[in-house]
Amino acid sequence: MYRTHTCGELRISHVGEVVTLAGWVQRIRKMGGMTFIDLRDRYGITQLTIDQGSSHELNEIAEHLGREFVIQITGSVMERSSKNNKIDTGDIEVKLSSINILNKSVTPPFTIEDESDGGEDIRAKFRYLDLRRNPLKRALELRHRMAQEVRSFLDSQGFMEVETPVLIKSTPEGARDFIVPSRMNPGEFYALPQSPQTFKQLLMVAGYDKYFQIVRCFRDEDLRADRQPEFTQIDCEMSFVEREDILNTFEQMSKTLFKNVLGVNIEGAFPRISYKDAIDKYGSDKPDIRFQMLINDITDLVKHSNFEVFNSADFIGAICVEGCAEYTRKQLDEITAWVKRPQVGAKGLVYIRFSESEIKSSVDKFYTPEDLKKICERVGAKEGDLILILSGETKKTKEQLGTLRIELGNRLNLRKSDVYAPLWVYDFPLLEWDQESERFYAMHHPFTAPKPEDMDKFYSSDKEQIAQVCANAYDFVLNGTEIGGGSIRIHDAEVQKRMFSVLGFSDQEAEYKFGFIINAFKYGAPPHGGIAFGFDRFCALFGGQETIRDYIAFPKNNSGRDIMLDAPSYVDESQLDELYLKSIAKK
RNA sequence: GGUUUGGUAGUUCAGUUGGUUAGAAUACCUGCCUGUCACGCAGGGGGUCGCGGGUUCGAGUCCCGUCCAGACCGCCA
Repeated sequence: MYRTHTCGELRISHVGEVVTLAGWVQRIRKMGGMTFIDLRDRYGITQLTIDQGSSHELNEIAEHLGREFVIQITGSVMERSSKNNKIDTGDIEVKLSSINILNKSVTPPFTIEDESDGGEDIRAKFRYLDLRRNPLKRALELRHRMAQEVRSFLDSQGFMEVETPVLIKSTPEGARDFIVPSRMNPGEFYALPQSPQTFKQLLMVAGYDKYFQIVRCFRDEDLRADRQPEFTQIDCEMSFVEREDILNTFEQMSKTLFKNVLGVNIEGAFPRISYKDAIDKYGSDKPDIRFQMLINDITDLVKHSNFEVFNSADFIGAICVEGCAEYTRKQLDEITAWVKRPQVGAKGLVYIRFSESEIKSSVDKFYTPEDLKKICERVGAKEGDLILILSGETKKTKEQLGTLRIELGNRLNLRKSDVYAPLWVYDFPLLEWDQESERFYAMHHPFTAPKPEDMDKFYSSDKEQIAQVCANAYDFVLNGTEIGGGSIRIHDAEVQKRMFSVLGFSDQEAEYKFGFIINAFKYGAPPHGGIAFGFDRFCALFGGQETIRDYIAFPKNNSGRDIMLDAPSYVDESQLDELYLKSIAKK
């Protein structure tokens, strides 16, 4: 037996017991005649002591211990004369009778402490050492807890977990696929799933009316702090349901997670907002509703003057920044420069300071105090508030205001990570027109059902009409992050065919790429719908972080590389040859 | 593909208008220390200033190129 207890287990009640522990040496403090060793494992830290009364042999071994050595010790539990209330085991210590070095360690490249001295890069390279640190351990524990709660909740609701294949067929719609060459089928390729979308729908056809899976998905697109090429979804599908059934079920699931994992009670139903309202008021389809600062349309109020910038704009919008009328010229210039960066892309920024004594703006030349007053009223400004105005093309300007709103929310600390504001966004457009390829793309995916009331438009030959079709789709948004998305699906073979035709596929193309699902729909497909949650993001937000990397045991870096493995890598020519890929062999 | 920030000791960073032997903290090593828990004290070792080129009497510092890392935009049905 390697150990009788863990390093986080011993308490004052164990005093007098002889115990055996195993773990890593966190730190050694030599006091001359006395030595303290902090022994660490997954569960905590226990202090070990050696003094002059201990054997010469013990002192000799302790002399050569280093950080991160793996040792096994035996000793008796003693009450400490000076207690440490910072750790759970702080009332006791173990007076050693023997030490067994199980394995030595070279000096680690960074300190294994809560606040490590290591930077991102070095910690990524030695991920297995980074994972010894408490912050990462807690993140993975949270993830484990979340997964357990999800499984337990969905199981209690009658959902059944079914595994779907990882080697599947490439579908050209949506994100770029990772592809895998097939040795047994020369020149042909599998793709890794971007989501198990078609499989879960086929499971509905098969009659498994409540399915879920915590499943790895793959997308060959550029990374972000909250985007990895392989990521995990909580993928769900239900039959014989309407939107309402799905929203209710997964609102319950979210509330259960909040309660059981965080101890947070979310009262009442989650707010719901239409896509259109989200764009109009928040300039985003994933609004952060932890703070106000809504976008106001002031186009009609400012179009009359000879201020050419506004006159030539399709849309002029304003946000009211509470209590910031005293911003200096320097601060305003800085914000102006910020919105003019290419990432935001605004041409300029107009401000109005609504201070006690006066209303002052950067466009005083063009507008009377009465004009400005009207704007202040429109945006609901009080004395002491600052109003910021952007103008230009309608959708772009709203999005820019949305970006600015989030930035100001960050700067003014209105986006507190321990405040949770979940909501549903619904009624997305079904399709987006792409100028370049001159065709429609599905905004969600091509299996999303149009809303029943828009069926006529969906079958219209007029592009304008088709563009207005609403999807029976919905997103779950938490604190300005899209966590989940889903829809009621098409379950009728004819409607599905129409969808592919609208997307510009010929019958033959549709048959080649998606024939299996159109066929399946001919054999009694039930009405169905579902949702998928980004599990990594869900965990990160529950942990109060923006980046998902710490919630994935072995993540990839910004360039899609695994720094630790140094993957991807070149392979032997013989491997390529087997796959009929020799022509691309390199170096 | 683009914008932007950074790359100096094992690690995290400082390094002035371009000027003597490139510093600090921490980690590491040695010695002292019987109640520490970020122990303390004294001493020591440790540098291809990412890489290549250029300007200059002289480059960590300026210029060009390149590589790597982070954030963002495009992209992500």
